[in-house]
Amino acid sequence: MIHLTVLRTFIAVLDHGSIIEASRNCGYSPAAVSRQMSALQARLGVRLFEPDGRGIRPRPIAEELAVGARRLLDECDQFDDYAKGLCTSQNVHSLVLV
Amino acid sequence: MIHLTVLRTFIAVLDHGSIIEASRNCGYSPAAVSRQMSALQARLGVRLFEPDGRGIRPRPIAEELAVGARRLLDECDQFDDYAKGLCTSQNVHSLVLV
DNA sequence: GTCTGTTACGTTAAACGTAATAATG
DNA sequence: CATTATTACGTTTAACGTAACAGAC
Repeated sequence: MIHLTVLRTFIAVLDHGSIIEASRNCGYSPAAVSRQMSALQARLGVRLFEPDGRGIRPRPIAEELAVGARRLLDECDQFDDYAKGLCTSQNVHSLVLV
Repeated sequence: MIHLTVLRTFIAVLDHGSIIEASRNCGYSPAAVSRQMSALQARLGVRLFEPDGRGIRPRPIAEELAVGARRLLDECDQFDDYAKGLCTSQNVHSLVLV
């Protein structure tokens, strides 16, 4: 099954344009981010990034994948809100009725 | 962040009506399923199940949560298909063009 | 020489299974 | 006594950080 944490890191790498900057924003070490991207590529069977000078450049397939990834992550956030709303209303009920 | 594996297990428990049956269908031990449900309840701050005879009975809040959970899991599956489709077409291109 | 990404190595922490326990039918 | 769920215990394994390494400016 797909790992949401890896997907979030993937988006961070695209947004920041480098492994190091993404690692700073995700609370991971650069090594961890690099490994997550390697694992994602291995899982998909596709290279998402190419070397570019000292850094990396996303391949077109990476931008395409990001479209669906961003959407899925948004829906996960929506579910979290949905669940949180359900459960706080639940607690209000018990507060009132008990 | 929410764990998709736990969400899948949660749906399996609802579908099968017991920890043991869910565990058989998920490839987990009953203890693992029980712990996953305990962790989910702790995370949400809500009891999702109640004891019922020798088994458990989902509380109404569990069924409500399941609506959003099923939708999210479906969207994850759709993303997997989407990603797989992107990457196979990518591989076809490289097969043709290289 | 500095900066970025990757890989090797050891460690840590989350999650598991087995087995023991409690409770119900 | 059989069945279900939970908890305790030890183990395994996935993922991490540090550090060493390789390539680009």
